[in-house]
Amino acid sequence: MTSDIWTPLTKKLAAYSELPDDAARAIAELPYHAKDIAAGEVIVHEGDRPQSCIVVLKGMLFRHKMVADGKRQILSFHIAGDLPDLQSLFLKTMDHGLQAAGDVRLMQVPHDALMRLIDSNLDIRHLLWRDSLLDAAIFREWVCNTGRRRAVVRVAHLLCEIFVRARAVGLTDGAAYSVPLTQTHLSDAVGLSMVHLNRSLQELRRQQLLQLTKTELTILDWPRLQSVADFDAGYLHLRHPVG
Amino acid sequence: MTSDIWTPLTKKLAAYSELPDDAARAIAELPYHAKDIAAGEVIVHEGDRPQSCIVVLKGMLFRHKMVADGKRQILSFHIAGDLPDLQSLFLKTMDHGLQAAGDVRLMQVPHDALMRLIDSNLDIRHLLWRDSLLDAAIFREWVCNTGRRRAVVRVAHLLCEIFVRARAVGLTDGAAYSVPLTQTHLSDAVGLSMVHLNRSLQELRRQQLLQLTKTELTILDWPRLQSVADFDAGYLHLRHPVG
DNA sequence: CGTTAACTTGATAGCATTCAACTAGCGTGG
DNA sequence: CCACGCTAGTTGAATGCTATCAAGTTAACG
Repeated sequence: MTSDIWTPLTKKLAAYSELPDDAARAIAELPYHAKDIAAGEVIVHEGDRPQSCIVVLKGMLFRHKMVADGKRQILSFHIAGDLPDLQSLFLKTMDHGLQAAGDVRLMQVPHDALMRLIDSNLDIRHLLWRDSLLDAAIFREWVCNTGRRRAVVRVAHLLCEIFVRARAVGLTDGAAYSVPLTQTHLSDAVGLSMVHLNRSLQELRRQQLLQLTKTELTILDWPRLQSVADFDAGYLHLRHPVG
Repeated sequence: MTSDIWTPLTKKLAAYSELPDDAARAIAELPYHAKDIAAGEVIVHEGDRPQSCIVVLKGMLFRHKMVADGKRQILSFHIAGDLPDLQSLFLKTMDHGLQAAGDVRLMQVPHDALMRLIDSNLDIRHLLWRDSLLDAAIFREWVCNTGRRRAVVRVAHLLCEIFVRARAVGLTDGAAYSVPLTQTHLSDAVGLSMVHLNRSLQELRRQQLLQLTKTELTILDWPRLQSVADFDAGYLHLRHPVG
C-alpha cells in the first residue's frame, strides 16, 4: 500500500530525515481519528489542554496568537504531513491556537498511544524530536523575517518557504502550488498591514517574480525570487537540500 | 552536594518541570568540559557541526543570525542552566551562531554521551525534549513581539521575559538583575534601530517602570510594566507560574 | 441581483530609520 | 598626566517606510 492514510506523515518524515521501513510500519499501527474541518474553523484554542496530536492530511492550517489591541500574529503554516501541535505532548497548555485556512482533513492521534510508541521506539522518537526542532528552526527564521527585513522581502521570503516546504513533500505541480491563503492571512504572518501587504505583492508581481491568485501560487523566476527574498533553505534542514 | 557544577542545569530543569532525584544524579555523571569565554567571543558559528552541547553556567550568551545588508537578528538570550544548542543533537548543521554577551562560563557535554543518556533514561529524555519545546515557545512569542508590537511595548516585553526567566532560576536580587547587554544587543533582539531603542528605553524610564544601566536591570513597577509590555508569562510554561 | 468577502487604490498621518554630531567613561601610551 | 582612541549612550533633524482611513472594485454565491 503505497498510499494509505499515513502517507502524508511518512512522506514528510522521509523528506526531512531517513525513515526506516519498520518505523513507518510502527507508525501505521497507531490509533487515530480522521476528521474534516471547514475553512476558518478553530481546531485548538489557546489555553486548551489537548489529549491528542494532530497530523495534517490535506489542506492548510496555521498557528496563531492574539496580542494587545486584538491584533493577530500567525506563527506558522502547516501542510500535509505536518504535526502542528506535537509540542502538546510535553507542554500541556496551548500557548497559541490552531485554525484552518481553507478546508482541512486531519487525523488525531491520542497522546497516550503516541507517547507509548515514542518511549518504546528509538527511531520514531528521534524522527519526531527532530521534527519538533525543525519547527523551532522555522520560528527562528520568522523572527529574522519580521525583525529585520523590509516588507517586500518579508513577503517574498514567506512565499519561498511555503513553496519549498510544499515541494519537499510532493505537493507542488511544477512551479505552481495550490494555497488557500487570503492576503489577510499573509499580512498577519509577516506582520504588515493588509494594505501594505497588498502593495508588496503587487511589487513582486510587477517584477515578474511570481503570481498569486486566490487559489494558487506560481513561481515565475525562482533564482531571482530567492535572491530578492534573501532566502536560503538551509534552515529547513531538508534531507535533499534542493532541486 | 547542594551546589556542584551541575546546579545551574538542575535548577533550570526543576524550575520548568519536575526533576526526579535519580534523574539529577544521572545527569551529574555525564562527562563534560568546562570553559571560560570572553565577552563578545563567538562560541559556535552558523554552519558549524558541533560534537557537543553547551550548558551555560554563568553569564549570558545569545543566538544570532545575519540577514541581507549585514543586519543582525538576535534570536534568544540564554542564562545559567540553559542549553542553547541542544537542537544540534538532531539538526547537525547550525543555522545560526552562538555568541557571548559579557563574560561567560559554560560546559560542553559530548553528543554521544548525552545521546546515550537520553536513549536510556526516560525522565531525562522527557525533561530535555520539553526544554527544547520551551525554546520554541519562546521563539513564537518573539515572532509576535517583532511582528505585531510597537517599539516601547516590544522592549518592555523583552525585559519582562529576561527578568522572569532569571527569577525562575534564582538569579535575581529582589527587583534587580545583572545583565551584560548593550543597547545594540537589545535593538538587534527586538528588531529596532539603536537610536529608536534608546528612545524607547528612555520612555520606559520616564514612566518609572524600570531602570537599566550598563550592568543592571531593575524593575520599579512590575504590575504596570507587565501591562505596558503586554506580557503574560504563560508561554514560558513555568512549573510555579509566578510570585 | 443583493450581499458579502477579498482585493485594490488614493491620500494622509505617524512611527521608525538614517545621518550626523556630541557626551561620557575607560584604558593605553607617549 | 593628559592626549588619544574606542565603545556605549544620547540627542536633533530629516527622510521614508508602513499604518490608517476611506472609498471603490471585483468575484463568488445564495
